[in-house]
Amino acid sequence: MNVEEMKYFSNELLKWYDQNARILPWREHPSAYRVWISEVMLQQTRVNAVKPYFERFMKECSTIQDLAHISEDKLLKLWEGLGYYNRAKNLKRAAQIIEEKFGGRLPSDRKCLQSLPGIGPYTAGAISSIAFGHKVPAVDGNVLRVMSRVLANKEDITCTAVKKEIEKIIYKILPEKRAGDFNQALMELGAVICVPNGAPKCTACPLSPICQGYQQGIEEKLPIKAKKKKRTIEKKTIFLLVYEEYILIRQRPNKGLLSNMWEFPNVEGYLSNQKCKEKMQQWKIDVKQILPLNSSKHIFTHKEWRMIGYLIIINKKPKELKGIWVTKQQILDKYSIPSAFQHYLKILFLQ
DNA sequence: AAATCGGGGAT
DNA sequence: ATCCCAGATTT
Repeated sequence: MNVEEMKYFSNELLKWYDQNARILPWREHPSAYRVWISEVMLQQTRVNAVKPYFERFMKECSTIQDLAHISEDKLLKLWEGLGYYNRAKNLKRAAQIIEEKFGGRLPSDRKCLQSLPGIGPYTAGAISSIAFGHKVPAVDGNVLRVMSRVLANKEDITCTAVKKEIEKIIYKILPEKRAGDFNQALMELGAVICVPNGAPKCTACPLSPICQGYQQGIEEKLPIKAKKKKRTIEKKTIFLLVYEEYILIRQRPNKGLLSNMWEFPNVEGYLSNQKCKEKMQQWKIDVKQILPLNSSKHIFTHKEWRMIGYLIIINKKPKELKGIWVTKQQILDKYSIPSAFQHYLKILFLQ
C-alpha cells in the first residue's frame, strides 16, 4: 500500500466510523478502568454477550480498589456464564498489582500494560490507544480478517509472524490523533461489514476502492486459517443428590477446566441404574429413591461432554462426602455453576 | 507452534 | 455440524 492509499484508508475508515459507530456501554464515559474491563470481557466473546455482564460488573465493582478486594465468590458470580474464568481471576490479580506498583492507576504504556496478568498484545494496545490515545496497534481477529482481505494476503493468519507483520502495517496507517477510534473502527468494520463465514458486505464498505481482495474477487476465500483439530468426547454421569431442601455441590480444583467453579458430583462414564445404586452404596448414601434423568451435552472449544444423570433422593445427610449442602437460593446468590450443568440445574429448580 | 480455556450465535 | 468471536497463558 502506498502513502496515498494509507491516507485514504485512515480517512475513509474514520469517516465511516463517525457515522456508524454503535452505541455501546463501555463507550459511555470511557475511563481506563471501564476500557480495561470491557476489553477483557470481549476477549473471544461477542459484543452482545458482554453488554449485560459489563453493566452489572460496573455496578457491583466500579473501581480498581473494589476489584482488588472483591471476594472470589462474588467475582466468579459476576463472571458466571461468560466463560474463560481465568480472565476474572487475572483481573483481580492485576488490580492488586496496580494498587501496589502503579499507585492505583492503570499504566498507559503498552509494554507496561502487557506485564499485567490477563493483558496480552491485543488488550494492551486497545487500552493504550482507546483510553490514553497512544498511537499503538490493537490487532484482534476482526483486524486480521479485514487486513488479509484488503491486502489480499494469503498467509495463514494463525501464525505469529503474520500477526506481527499486520501489526507493523497497522502502525504505519495509524493516524497521529485518533488511534483509539481507528482501532475501534477497524474492529467495528470487521464485525459489521467485513464479516466472516460467507459474503462480506463489500458494497457498503468504505475500503472497497482500495481492497485488493475485493478487486481480485477473492474476498470470500480470505482469510486463510489452519484447520482446527477435532474435539474429544467425554462421557459423564451427573448426580443430583437431594436431601429435604438441600442439594449437594462441590468445588472444582483451582486449576484446569472450569477451575474453582461449583458442580454437581459426577463420575466419568455412563452408569447404569444398577451401577448408580452401587456407587451410592460405595459413598455410604442412604438412598430413598433414584430417578434417571434425560441426557444432555455441552460443547467446549476442545472437548464435548455427553452426560446422563440421576436424581437421588436420600434419607440422611452422609458425613464424609466431599462437597457442601446448599439450598437453591444459595446457588442463585453465591455459588457459580458453569453452563455445562445448566440442563441438570434446571431440573433441580423444577423439583 | 500447539494445546488449553467457555459459551453462544450465525451459517 | 462448523466457524468464530475486540485472546491470553501454558506447554
